[in-house]
Amino acid sequence: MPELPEVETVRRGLAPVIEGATFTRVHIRRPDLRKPFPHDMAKRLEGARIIKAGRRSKYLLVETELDTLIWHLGMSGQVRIYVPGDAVPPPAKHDHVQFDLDSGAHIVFTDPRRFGLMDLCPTEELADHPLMKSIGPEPLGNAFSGPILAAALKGKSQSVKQAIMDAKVVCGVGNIYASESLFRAGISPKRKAGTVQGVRAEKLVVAIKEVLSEAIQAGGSTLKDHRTTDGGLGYFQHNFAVYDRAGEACPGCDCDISKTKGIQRLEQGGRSTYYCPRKQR
DNA sequence: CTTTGGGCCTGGACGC
DNA sequence: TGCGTCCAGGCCCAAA
Repeated sequence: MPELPEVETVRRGLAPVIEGATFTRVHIRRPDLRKPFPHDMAKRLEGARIIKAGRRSKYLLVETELDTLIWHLGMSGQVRIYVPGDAVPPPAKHDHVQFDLDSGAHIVFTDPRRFGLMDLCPTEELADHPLMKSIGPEPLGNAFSGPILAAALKGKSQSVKQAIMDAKVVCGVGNIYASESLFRAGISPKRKAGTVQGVRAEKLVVAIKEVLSEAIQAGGSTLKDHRTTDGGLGYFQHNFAVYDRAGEACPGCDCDISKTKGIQRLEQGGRSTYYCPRKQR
C-alpha cells in the first residue's frame, strides 16, 4: 500500500491525464470510506476544471478552480486511468469512485479495505485544513535536513523507527521505508529517538531522501506510457534491503548467517520492523 | 505535552 | 475443500 513513493507515482501518472481537463461526472458508489464523503462532493467537482495534480505527504491534492480534492489511498487504494478510447469495465466490487473527464478519460478508485479518504476544501483554505495543518516537512524538500530532524527528535523517548513514522517529524515515511532508511543509515530501529543527533541525524536524512527517491524512480519506470497506474509498489520491492527478509543476509553481508540468523524481525507499535543487528546500532 | 493501544476493513497466505 | 488464524504498505482517537 501506498507510501509516499507510490502516491507520488500515482500523481505523476495522473498529472498529464487530468491537468487542464474538466470533471463531467463523478460516480460515488458508497457513502463513505474511512470518513463520509462530503455530501455535495459530486456536485462541487462536476464542471470544475483541474489546475494541478499535487501531493502533500501521502495525500493526493487535485486542485480545481474552486476546491481541492484531498485524496488518500489508505492501505489498499489503487487508481486506474483509462485514456480516451479505452473501454471502462463495469464497476467491480471495490471500485468506489469514478471520475469522468471531458477529455474522455476516466479515473477509477478501488479500495478494498476502505482506509482511503476523500474530502473537499476551498483551495485557498487548504493550509488550514485539519488533515493538512499539522503535517511536518516533506522528506524530499530542502526544509528536511539533519539539524531539522535532530531538533524534531530531541527529547523523544520513543524509538527512532516510530518517530520517523510520525508525520509531524517527517511526513511520508511509512513502515517499509522506515526500515529501509534505518538500515541504510546504520541506525538501530530500537534506538531512542532523542539520541539521533548530529552526524546520525544527518545520515538518516540522507538515507530517507535516497531511499524514497530511488523508490519513486523505480515506480515511475512501471508506467512509462502513463496510460495506467495503480497504488502498488512498482518494481522497488525487488530492491528492499531488509523489509520482509527475515533470516536472509542483508546486502553486502559478510557474516556467517548460520550463526547470526541474518535479518531480524521485531514488532514496534504493532508493526513489523526488519533490521540487521550487526550493521545497525 | 508525549506515548501507547485499539479500532477501522477486506483479502490473501498459511496450517490443520 | 473448508475453516480458523494471522498478517498487511495508514491513520485517528481515547486513555494513560
